[in-house]
Amino acid sequence: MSFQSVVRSPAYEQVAAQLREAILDGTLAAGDELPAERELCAQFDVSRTTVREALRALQAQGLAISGGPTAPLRVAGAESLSSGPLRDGLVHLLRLGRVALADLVELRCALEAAAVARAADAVAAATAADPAPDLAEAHAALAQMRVADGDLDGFERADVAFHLALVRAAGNDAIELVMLAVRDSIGAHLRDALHARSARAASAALRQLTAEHDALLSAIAAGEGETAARVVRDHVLGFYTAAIAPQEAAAR
Amino acid sequence: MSFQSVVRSPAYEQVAAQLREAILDGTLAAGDELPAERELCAQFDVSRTTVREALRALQAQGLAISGGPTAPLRVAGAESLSSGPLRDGLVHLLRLGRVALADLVELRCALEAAAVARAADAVAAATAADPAPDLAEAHAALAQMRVADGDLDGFERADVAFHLALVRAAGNDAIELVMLAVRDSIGAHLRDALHARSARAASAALRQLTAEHDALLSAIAAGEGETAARVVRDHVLGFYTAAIAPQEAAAR
DNA sequence: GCTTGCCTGCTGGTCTGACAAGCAGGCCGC
DNA sequence: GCGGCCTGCTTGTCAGACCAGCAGGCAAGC
Repeated sequence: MSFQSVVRSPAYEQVAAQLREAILDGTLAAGDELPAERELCAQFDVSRTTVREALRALQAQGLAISGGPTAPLRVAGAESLSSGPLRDGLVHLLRLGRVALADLVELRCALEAAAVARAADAVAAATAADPAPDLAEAHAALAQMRVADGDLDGFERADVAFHLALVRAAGNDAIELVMLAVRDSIGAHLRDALHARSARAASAALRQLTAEHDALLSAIAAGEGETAARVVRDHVLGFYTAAIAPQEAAAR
Repeated sequence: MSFQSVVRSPAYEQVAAQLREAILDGTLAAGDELPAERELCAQFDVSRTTVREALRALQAQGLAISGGPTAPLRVAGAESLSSGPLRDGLVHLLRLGRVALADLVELRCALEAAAVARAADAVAAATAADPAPDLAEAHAALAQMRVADGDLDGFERADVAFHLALVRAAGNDAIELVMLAVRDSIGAHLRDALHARSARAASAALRQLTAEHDALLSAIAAGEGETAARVVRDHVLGFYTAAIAPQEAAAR
């Protein structure tokens, strides 16, 4: 015989749960404004304090987003769900797990290799009914990299855009989401590594990186998944071992 | 000339941000109790309302967890972060239809393939100074699977333990953390797929799954990274296409 | 006509002070 | 030693109030 421990859930949690359910099952459609706080107080028969705490929870989960200083909260659509708090959650997880940079880089390799392989395969298997993924974004980013000679910030923006475009081209939202979070977590290290170099060395490094990007995009456009995966692996890992790892070692 | 739009952030958000930062950079260690609400009021010089809203946000993000009805919040560790709100976030995404289950499965394939490949490589490259990863956990889980004939719940527990042991053997914390979150959110679907089968069919399926696990573990123990990656890919993807995809199609 | 300014009514954001319920610790009488 | 009680903390909740900001209507002035 075993008794179950009594479960006590605070009122704000119950309010949040009901609202959450309404959002998830579509009773409250994306973009809709939630009822005003005082209105919710009346409907749930609780005080405004309670309602507000529930709303803060929903907001933190990304199910509702602020509609401005004096406007009611709006129901979030799926897009803001993946871009905002969920991504933050992954970043927090990685930060809180005190994950080593090398592990993050390896994860990024695995993700990006899978993404470009899938993108390339999609190109190879494209038909009229199922067109190839759009690589225009990636091409544009690559072009920006070429003209960003010496402009580290501009190059970095283009680099981010390039890799993001590739992952997006793979069409896997889950991989894209994790990829974004990983990049966020690695981002600061990458920046430091680039900025730490002399202008001349940096310029040479940028040219090499651009060349690698070029080869990668060509492989994808040609539908060569295996090649693309190998190139991106070498690219990411190469940059890490060449630029970041020595710095880390020196920092110790 | 371009002016930047004025950014106004509410007090509760600033409070939350500061607490979040303190948690993430370790100033507040996992398991610690946060200061009492009234204490925080004094430190931030805001009212209790504001503090409480900030705490609700942190709680919803999983960075702090309730320490009981009358106890202060406690700082969450990485493990509770991945199992709780992050998983919920992924589930919400699935429910809102933004991320297809197939995408998550593909992500899992990529992660797990990378992990087992690395584990196998570590086995192959093992030396006295750098011993091979410990596969005992995985062996134990596999043994449990063999004896769990027909016991779906037991099998599932063993399955989770097995895959988790493999990822852990790879020694990459980043992959492990993301893997946990992904598996948790796929978990429910896996369970449904297994339980939906008749006892006889399930028993056959379990035997096949066990055999696949066996082959996988052998490949890792033999240090054959490529083989292991291929096997795990087929294993995960195979189960999905065989068991889950048809159900999804039928549900529409 | 159009603009400008004001006024009103709504919103969220914040504060204050209060109370109940529950837990932990000490203290006391037995 | 042990049950019972009392005190002081905590969170959870409430009611009521105020401010700042936005939107809309409306009237005065060009």
